[in-house]
Amino acid sequence: MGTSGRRTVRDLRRGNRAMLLRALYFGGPASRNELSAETGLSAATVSTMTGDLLADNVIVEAGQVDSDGGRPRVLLKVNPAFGYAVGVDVGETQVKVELFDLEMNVRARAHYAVRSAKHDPELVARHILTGVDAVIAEGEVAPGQVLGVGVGVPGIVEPGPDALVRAKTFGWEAVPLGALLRAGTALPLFVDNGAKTMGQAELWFGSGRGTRDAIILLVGSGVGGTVVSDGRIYRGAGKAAGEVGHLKIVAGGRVCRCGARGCLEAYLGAEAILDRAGVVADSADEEAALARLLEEGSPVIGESVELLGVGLSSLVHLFNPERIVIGGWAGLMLGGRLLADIRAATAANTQAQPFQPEMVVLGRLGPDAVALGAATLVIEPFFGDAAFPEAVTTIA
Amino acid sequence: MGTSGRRTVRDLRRGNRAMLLRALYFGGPASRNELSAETGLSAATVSTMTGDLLADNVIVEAGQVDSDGGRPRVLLKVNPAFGYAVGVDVGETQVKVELFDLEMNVRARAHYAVRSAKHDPELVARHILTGVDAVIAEGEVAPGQVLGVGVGVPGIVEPGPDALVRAKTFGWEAVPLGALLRAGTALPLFVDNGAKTMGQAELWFGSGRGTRDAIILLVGSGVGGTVVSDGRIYRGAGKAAGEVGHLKIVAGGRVCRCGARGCLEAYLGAEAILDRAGVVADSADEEAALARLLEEGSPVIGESVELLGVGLSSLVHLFNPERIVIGGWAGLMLGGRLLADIRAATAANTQAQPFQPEMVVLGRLGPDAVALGAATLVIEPFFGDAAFPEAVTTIA
DNA sequence: AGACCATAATCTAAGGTCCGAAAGAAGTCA
DNA sequence: TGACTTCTTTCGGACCTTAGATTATGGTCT
Repeated sequence: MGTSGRRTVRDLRRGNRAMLLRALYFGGPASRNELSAETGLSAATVSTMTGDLLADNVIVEAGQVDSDGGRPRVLLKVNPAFGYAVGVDVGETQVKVELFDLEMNVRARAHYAVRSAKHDPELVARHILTGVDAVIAEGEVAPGQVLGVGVGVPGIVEPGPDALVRAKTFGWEAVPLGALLRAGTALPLFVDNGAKTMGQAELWFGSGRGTRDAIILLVGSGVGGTVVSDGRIYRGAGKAAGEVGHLKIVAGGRVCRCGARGCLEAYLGAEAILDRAGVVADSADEEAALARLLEEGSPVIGESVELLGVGLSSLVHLFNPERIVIGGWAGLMLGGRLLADIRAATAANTQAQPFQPEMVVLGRLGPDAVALGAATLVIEPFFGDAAFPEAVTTIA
Repeated sequence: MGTSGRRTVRDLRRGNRAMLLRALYFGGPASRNELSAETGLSAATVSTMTGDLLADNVIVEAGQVDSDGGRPRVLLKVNPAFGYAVGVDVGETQVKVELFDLEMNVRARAHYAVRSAKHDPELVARHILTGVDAVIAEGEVAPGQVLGVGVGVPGIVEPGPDALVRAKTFGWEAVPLGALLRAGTALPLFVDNGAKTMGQAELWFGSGRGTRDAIILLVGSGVGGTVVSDGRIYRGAGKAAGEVGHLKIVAGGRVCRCGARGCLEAYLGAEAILDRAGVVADSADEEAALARLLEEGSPVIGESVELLGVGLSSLVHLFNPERIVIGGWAGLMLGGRLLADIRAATAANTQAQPFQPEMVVLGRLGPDAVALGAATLVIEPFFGDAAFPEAVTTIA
């Protein structure tokens, strides 16, 4: 329909350069020859292009490998020190800031506790900005080396330079987090929903690795998720797609904190499960309380698994993924013991054709991957078709 | 992640050529100058490219338009007689075959009644093949001019040369419709779910026109649908995505004909609505019976609207579309009177941010658009990046 | 050791693509 | 008729990728 698409011959090069970089980043060290085979580009093109990339210091040599009686291959890899990305996790109880190199090794961390009830936007922004400066200092990185800051927040993020955040759990109605941060730093900023950043982390480095169509469910205190389509996060027209927590599973059912009835999140986050079981626990105790419930074999747990199966079934029919990853601390706790039940509950509601039980797996990165995922937002443009070493300034 | 992407400099041209063709096809007649502005290509490129296209007879001149004191614009348009596409609608009661030119004008039709209960695959295939020959003869088109045959069927179609069809309503377990048809014709074949073909028709020519992210719901005897993402039908990993009918809306609810519980289709198609109202009607009478129910103001209708709202709400949160089109004969019947209620029911379950009530609209093509949509499957590759006048032989 | 083989990386010539600028074409207006 | 406007085509140049030849770097065989 539309009229977008490539144009000139230089876009071609940018695209091929990005493709090469992706192959190198996700496929590990490789020789020029292997890259040629893998990308389909001619050896000549790979040679000139890697020459450029080496000159730009984006990639570096990484040893040699003998070949049966021929010239040894020179391995290449992405230069982890080419640049650094800051990832921020704005959570219920704390703001977590981490500095990563391109290989996603942590170089420095900073945490700031937030008193449970109060999530003053100004304060959160100040914590983030302080944290960014702190990790850059601690990591001993020149500011010019930092490629950007990615921030994972709860709720829905409206795209645009203001990055308006709506998060009921924080009492944020339309907080212009992007604008608040922009006032304090010149670094490129990327703000997105924390469930999505975590999903991207699982996609790139965790259980979603290698898939192009996946669903990553994040079950913590609440329920969030990420839909991956064709290797990228599905965002929809207004960038608000993939709100898995508000998939309806019981028409006219329990009231969700979003105000609607019958949402998955009204039944399935730790908060909802405990509430349904009649257990009173504030957010600090949720983990222990849920563990106890699981230990006791509460019938609410069984129901929860059934309901999760219903929700997953809907997702399978709508998205036809090749893998479903269950993450988040509560998801891992449930799934760790009851994965087989979850698979069975899903299968019971799903036609065999698009679904195999083994496609449901647990997340591998643990619940702390939000910051990691946020940092990937910074790096992602490098693997897209954007002009290269020039930094990105949009807030997505 | 993956390693797909453009390669050579000729792909560039193919892509730009396709873009130009899309602009011309969906944007109506346009001058070279306008095309240049619209596509972003330079005037020089547009000129040479349109030269090629004219030489290939893919486009033709379409009159002139004066310009204030300058050389008049020569309008160009896609040549409707460049080729023809056959669209087939395999329905409950009949097999409908139609021949279209590139502008989607019908050149010939053929219908074959199918006795309600019996849907013998061999017979259906024979009807299709006979129909294809008949419309080609009646339309007075040289067989070489026919670009392919698109077929819309109920159920899930497995991609591949056999095009295995699973359709409970027909009692088709794994009917290799592609193979059956391949035996009788050498034309390129495209087999897909009828709700998807109809969705593509609404997307290209109906109420979905101009949108890039939409959901087209088809409510007839059952419920089907199409999810459009970024201008294309969302198909997922195994091409089985978008099965809107099996979205669950009531955990543990009514048994659906698919075997699971609580599917949208267990509540919402004409069949389900009548069943819930306790009305007995066979498929020929459904339309009148549903109209009567609507006339009487049966409470089941109100409940149906509520449940539709719940389902749409899930879809909005998951896909964040910019438009929702309600089609299918039953959908149009309900929506014709109760659109406002449907919008309200959806809004009640949906957060305001991604949803505006006006995004729910009725289909414009009527219930007979399945064949039209099937024919678009044949034409679609021409607007993609596939090599040009060479025909496509895959079954999608 | 030296000749020969195998594999990797680079160089060179050729074929394509798009663009900008300038020229050409086809009207209008005075 | 000549100046002006607008649309379209032509031409030269900058880039990109490819195929094939060439150079680099090691092993193997006699």
